Amino acid sequence: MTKNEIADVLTEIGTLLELKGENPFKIRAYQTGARALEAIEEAELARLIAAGELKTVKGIGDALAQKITELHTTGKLDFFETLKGSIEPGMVDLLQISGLGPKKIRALRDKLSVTNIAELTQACVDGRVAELDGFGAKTQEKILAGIKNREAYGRRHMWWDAEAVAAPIVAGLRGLTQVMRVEAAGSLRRGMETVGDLDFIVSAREIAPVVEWFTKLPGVNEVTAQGETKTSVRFASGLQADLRIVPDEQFVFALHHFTGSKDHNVQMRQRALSRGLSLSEWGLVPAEGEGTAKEKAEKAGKKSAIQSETDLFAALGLHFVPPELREGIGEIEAAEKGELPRLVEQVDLRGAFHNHTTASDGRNTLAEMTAAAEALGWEYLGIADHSKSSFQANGLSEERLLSQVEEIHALNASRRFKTHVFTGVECDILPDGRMDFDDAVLAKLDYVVASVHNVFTQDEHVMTARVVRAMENPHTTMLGHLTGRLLLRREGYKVDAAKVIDAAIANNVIIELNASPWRLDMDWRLWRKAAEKGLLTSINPDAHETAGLDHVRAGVNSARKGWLTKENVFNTRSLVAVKKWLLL
DNA sequence: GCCGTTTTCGGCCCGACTGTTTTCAGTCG
Repeated sequence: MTKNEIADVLTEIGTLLELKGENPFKIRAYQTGARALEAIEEAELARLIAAGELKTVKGIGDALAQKITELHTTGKLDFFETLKGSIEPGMVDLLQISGLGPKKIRALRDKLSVTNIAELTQACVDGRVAELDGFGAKTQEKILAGIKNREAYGRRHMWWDAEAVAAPIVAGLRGLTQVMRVEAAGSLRRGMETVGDLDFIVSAREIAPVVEWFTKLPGVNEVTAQGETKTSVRFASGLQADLRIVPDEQFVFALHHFTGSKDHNVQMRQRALSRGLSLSEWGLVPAEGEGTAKEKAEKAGKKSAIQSETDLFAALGLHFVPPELREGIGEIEAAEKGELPRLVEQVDLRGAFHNHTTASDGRNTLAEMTAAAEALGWEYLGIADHSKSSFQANGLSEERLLSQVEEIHALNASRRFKTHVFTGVECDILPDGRMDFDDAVLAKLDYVVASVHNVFTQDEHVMTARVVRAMENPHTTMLGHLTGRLLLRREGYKVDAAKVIDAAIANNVIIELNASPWRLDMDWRLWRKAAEKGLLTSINPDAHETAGLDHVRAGVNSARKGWLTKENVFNTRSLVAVKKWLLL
């Protein structure tokens, strides 16, 4: 079994144990173990298992090491099979229903023999749920609503879409006279590729008018919670948004807390405890003594020296950790040692490769795309339209491609735009790994992006060999979207990322970070190690219209999450340096 | 189930909100 498959098994064990009512810390141990596994490379896992050193990985102890080894070598685990057999298959689905956790689910099964969503629906309709101890009419109603809307409520949203909803809300809150500070927090602030819900942290002089404004936002379907500090609304799209209003003294703590991630917060709190301090959304206070953390924080709040997140990290002996890095995967250790990277920023970008025009399936002409790049202040723009095999995308024949090259040369010669245009192509990688154009054609271009666009169903080793062969072509400059995934819509094709990364480095090929909000491929989780090995990336918008150039914002998020610096990103280089690298 | 510059046992992050209660359990993040 591959490490990701093993990680999935561990996660599923955690879920099943949850339904069994197991010790929550044991459940967490399985979840932690799964994440620890994901952070290891496939080859490294094999080595650790062979050497019997699995236990040296933080979060993996005797029990997990044994189970992982068994899964890796035999592909099976009796413990898992037995566990699965002891729980009705429909029970796992019940956890998806908002408001239902393991305790309630077990009560439903023990008292009403409910083991799946259909039976639960019937029990609610019959009114049997409302009669149970600890349940009532409202709970029954909420469960029915949760069942009906479980798809919309459970759905995640692309970062780009979530940001488009959040930005005007932040601006609106900032415009209220009662409001002092505002930030959007949560996974949106961390730059995750998908976002579950929106979190707004506000400090204000007065609460009621802000809550009033928030609950009356256009598109709000219902107010799902309203308390002293928290108000939640649900938009018609199913997206939920939480507003938290705190006194200004607590703003920093709330912002840090609700930015997360959960893992990052757990580690920060453990660190605080080891220093005799207790950290919560209310403050950083002595762990000992009378009163709740909130009361102590309120007492200490007015004179707190912590005014910014930088101060908060410093109080725990850490350098500032950018939100994108707060995933609990080593950022705190690096922050302690002062070894956090100086992350790439959008202003570092001086151009972008992999952009389309009306010549293939783009919606703007070469001149329009160039004008848009110039408006962004870019020194250069790479045009990479589709090649002939991508007939669904109006791919270019040799003749049309060469005529586009002439057009670009003429445009550059005209000096109509300050932005220099590079001639390129997004050349299909054929199923056997050959390129869609002959070397003689590719040689006439400034650069070549090689991408897989068909026959996605090949075995992993066939697909990997196909991609590697394409990268071995001396004309290949960069590899397009490594897996071809479409977030929330389509899984990527199976490819051995580690092998592709090694081959890219060996062949001096760039792997793009496709910045299309639907793709963000190669995944940010792979970049840190890849860059350490020496892999170079290019943050490519894959723009199909002028507005698409702006998608580099999403790509920069992912690059930052992947710990990438300016030096790791090819399109931060000057026009002169790019030309030199491309041997032009 | 994991982990240990106070520990190999006894902890394990912390709080808000809801609904069903009459002091709190369950869920969520």
